[in-house]
Amino acid sequence: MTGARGYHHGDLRRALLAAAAVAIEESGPAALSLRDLARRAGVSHAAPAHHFGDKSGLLTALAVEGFDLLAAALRTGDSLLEMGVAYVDFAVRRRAHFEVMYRPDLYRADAPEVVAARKRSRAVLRSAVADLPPGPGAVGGAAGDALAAWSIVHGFATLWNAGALPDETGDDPREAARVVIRRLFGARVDAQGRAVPPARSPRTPA
Amino acid sequence: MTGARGYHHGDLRRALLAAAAVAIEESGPAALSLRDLARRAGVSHAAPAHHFGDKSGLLTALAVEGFDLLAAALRTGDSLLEMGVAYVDFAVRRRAHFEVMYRPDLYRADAPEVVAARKRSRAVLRSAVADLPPGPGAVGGAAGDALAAWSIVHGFATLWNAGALPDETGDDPREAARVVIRRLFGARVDAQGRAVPPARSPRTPA
DNA sequence: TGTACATCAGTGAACGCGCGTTCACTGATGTAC
DNA sequence: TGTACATCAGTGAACGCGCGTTCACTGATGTAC
Repeated sequence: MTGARGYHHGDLRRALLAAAAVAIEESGPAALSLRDLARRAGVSHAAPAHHFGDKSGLLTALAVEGFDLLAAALRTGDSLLEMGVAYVDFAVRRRAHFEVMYRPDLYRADAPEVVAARKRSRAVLRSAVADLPPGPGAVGGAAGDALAAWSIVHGFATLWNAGALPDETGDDPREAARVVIRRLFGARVDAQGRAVPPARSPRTPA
Repeated sequence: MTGARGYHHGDLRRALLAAAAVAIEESGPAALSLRDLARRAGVSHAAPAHHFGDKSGLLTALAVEGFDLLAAALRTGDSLLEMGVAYVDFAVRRRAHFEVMYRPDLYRADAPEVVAARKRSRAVLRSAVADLPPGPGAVGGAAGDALAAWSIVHGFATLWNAGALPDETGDDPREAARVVIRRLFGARVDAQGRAVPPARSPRTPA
């Protein structure tokens, strides 16, 4: 770490990743160009290739970083609910990383570093879901629980980022997510998928 | 409708929209180029501008078509569950439309035709959710129910399309979606978000 | 039934632009002796 | 402490490519009379 301003940048790799995150938040991952990144980092247009080879190399690095940041964010949640909230919060605050991670066509999703990082973040989700007791009519077991939880937070986060949610949703994604995630564990539907009156709950005695 | 092969294409507008859907499924909406579409439709490269002006004009038309197709698909579901399954099925089968619809930065999302079409498809979802009785601990009322249902199907569909789901999920999106959506109405969580034993359900007598 | 004219759909040549990639280079840094 | 050399990071000119856009055009279709 030199911090020098001279011929050598000092930490160009990091600077390019940061610039990429900003650029992606502005115009999406597909519009990303290495020349633009070089401009943002104040470096010649051919410099990025030194560190990442090409665009997919850069996005691969960004995805790895993203999966690790996600795993760390999830670990801050002390319950399944709060872990879901943390997932949404991550998607909103690290929007660029989040977008790239779920676009495997944009990077080398089968690169070993990616596979390892993805596995680490999934393990965190899985371990939290494993504590959940089986629900009524729960076909699919713990895997089904994990899939449902993942789906609901991923969907909410995606819709939030797309600006697709109605105004009444408010402007605090964490709070809104909490309300939604609670729903995953509190209503009922019959075997045909039709709504039925709720069974009595410990908190709402008849 | 002439069907002629001569100077006039006959139904170029439709042909371009169809070509766009194919191109988007191959490489995503951002990579779309009007020249490529013209090539696919067997027409000169300047022809698309006649019908759509520019790329965002074309994507606007595609989004409108998408919202209408979605509303029609949802109407085939005769229960809230099956409506959710239809949502997922739509996302998988009309992948290009689905992707574009939720990228408002790519098209003119505030164009009146878009606003109207979006409103139509939302009304279908809303009306189905309105029948649902309030669940236990259900903060947010019917709007919360709608948001939770929308989130879980949207998330599942997005993860499916991204190829992010584990292999055990199988290869029938409708069946897998059904299992996940059932979860939204069948488990419980306490006020702190921690898992609690399920209350007795009408279908699983103690 | 025929003619004249307006309108519309699609053409093709031309332009300027930003991009990725290549390549010989130069400046800075670290290491061996 | 000094010198020589290898390695690495970043440069800048050059190239070819596909793109969007413009514009004068031409072929086909529909309508008025």
